[in-house]
Amino acid sequence: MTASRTVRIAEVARAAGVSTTTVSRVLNNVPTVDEGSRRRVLAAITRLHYRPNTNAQRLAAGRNNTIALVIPRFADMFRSFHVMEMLKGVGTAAERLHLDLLLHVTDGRSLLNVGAAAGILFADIDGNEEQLDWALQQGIPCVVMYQFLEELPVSCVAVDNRGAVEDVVGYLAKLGHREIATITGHLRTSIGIERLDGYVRAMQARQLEVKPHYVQHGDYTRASARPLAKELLARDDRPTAVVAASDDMAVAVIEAASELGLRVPEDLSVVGFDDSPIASFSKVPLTTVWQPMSDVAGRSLEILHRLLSGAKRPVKQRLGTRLVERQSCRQTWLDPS
Amino acid sequence: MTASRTVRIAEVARAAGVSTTTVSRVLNNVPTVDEGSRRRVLAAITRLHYRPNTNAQRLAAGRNNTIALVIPRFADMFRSFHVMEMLKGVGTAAERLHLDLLLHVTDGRSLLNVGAAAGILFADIDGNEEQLDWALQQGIPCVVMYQFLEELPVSCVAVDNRGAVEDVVGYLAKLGHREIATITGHLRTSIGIERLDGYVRAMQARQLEVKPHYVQHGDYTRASARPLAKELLARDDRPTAVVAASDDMAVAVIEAASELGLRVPEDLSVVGFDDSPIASFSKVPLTTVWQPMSDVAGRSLEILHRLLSGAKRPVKQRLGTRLVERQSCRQTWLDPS
DNA sequence: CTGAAAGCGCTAACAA
DNA sequence: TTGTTAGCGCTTTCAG
Repeated sequence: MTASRTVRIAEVARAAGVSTTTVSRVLNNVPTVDEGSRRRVLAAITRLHYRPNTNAQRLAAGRNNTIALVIPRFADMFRSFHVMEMLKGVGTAAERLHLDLLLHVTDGRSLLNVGAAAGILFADIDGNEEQLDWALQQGIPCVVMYQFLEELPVSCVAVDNRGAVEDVVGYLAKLGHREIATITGHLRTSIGIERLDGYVRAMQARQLEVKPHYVQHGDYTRASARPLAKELLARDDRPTAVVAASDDMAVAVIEAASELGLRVPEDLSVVGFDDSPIASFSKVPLTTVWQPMSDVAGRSLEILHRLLSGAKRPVKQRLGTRLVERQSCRQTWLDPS
Repeated sequence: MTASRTVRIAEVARAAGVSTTTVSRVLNNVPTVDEGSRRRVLAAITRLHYRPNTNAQRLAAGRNNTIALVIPRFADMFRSFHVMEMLKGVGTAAERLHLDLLLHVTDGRSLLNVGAAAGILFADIDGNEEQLDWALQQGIPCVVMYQFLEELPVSCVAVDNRGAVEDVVGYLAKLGHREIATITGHLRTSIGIERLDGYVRAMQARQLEVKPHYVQHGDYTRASARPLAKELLARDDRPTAVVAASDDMAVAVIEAASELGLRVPEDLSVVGFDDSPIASFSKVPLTTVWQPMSDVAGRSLEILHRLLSGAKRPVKQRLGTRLVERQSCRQTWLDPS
């Protein structure tokens, strides 16, 4: 346990009675090494507590397997309960692909210092557009997660928000609902737009009328949805079902309904989005949309890996969601009990 | 936007009409550089999209500011809603201290590959003991977060669990409660032990009797607490207040109470721990303990930074908590309404 | 204020 | 199967 100065490969070589090359070979699992030498090298490494200098290794070998993972410091849409899933996804993939992950928690304003990284993984690009532009400009391989960037020549892996909401509307329609309203997310985010678009498409596909007041513009937060829901539900021509673009807003709808004396799901069906903890813990367990957070992350890292290996064409993908049925929806033709 | 081969410092030097040394000086903000040269170098860098090779820089300069952040893949006690806070803390500190964070999401079994890292930050050591032992053995500077390791000669920054629960019991006592029970967390975790210890101490300090059935052994989960709460509350000599070692378990207590016809807080006061989203969204908004997740993380990184700079003595700290009053507790002398 | 030259610790031909 | 010998791209004395 003494404060040992750094051990270098030469010392290991000397201790094992071989050349540094052989030590290097052992280190890199080159098969053509005598079993005896290998054992002596390994022994010396252990005894001396030798740890190769990664920077020297990388410099000499000319490789750089480091990826910067950029996470916005003030995660808005990017709910904290999704972060662990995301980390699990990239973490697992990184291990498998032998990639190092450099963590960057950024406020989006400071310029990105991705010195050591050969590529960048953006976890939610909202507010980080400049950094993305810069990286693209520099020719650094990038992949954006959870956001589908139609125009930009950049790879991205997103959730099929449109399809998800279409499923939701289809589900409600099957339960007999025709008066279906929605509370949207931020319409400055592609996610918000896609979810609204999915709603409109699904309604039109079923010849269901989208009355003007059926589309309320929220921003994902409970606070934003509260008054909107109140207003929506207070009307005579109130909907029988509401699709919210987030679980938080869905909860707000349930609260508003409750205050107006409406029961969920007897008098009103509500669907959320996210499958957040709130969804299962809310007074009325929420029917909502589960997203493949972990898969998006893993897939993204794979694409980035391919980009690093020379692939040039950006790849854009969407992954499917799953409707999680709980207890906030109900068939219209049942007697309220 | 052509596929440009890597630009090296020599090319920048040539383009700017200076030596590589001068370019290096500009890169490293060495003040003794002619303003004209500096500008031309900067211009060349921009024009050529030059990005210095970090590995070469580090090798030549002999420094390594990389820290491995080790996060268990299957976070148990380490609830996902705390992860973002933790990341914020270490991320911010890393930026300030000019440290690179290498992310390692591990299952604890595979050996840690911290090649590039000069130090290690463990986020919750449960299940990673072997990795910690190994690192200590290697003489790699380590800091453990959220866990107070009494015996091991390793730095750690934890939450003052004992004090937190003492505060909780004090709070309940002030509300007039004398029959106070607790549902503990895993007693194989130091956190679980400390919270229980805090409860026992606080009770004894107030001459309050700790009846045998007042201490129920849970494991932080809702499922574990459910039957315990049921049993505890079904007795004739049931407590008037319950301190749970997690919000999940506190919610279980409320559910159990509800099933037994007991109202919270009228007939039973309940306190949780964590200040999780569940706490505020639960049917009865939960009075609970907020923890300085972000501060612990930031502080830990600072200590590690000091260790890297030569400090030898391990540092052990505890940070204070805050009781968040919501609506799950009540004075005993009020009429139930 | 600037440049020449000597490494940083390791890997990878190339020979042996 | 092994060792010799050049570098990898940058920083840093040291002399100008």
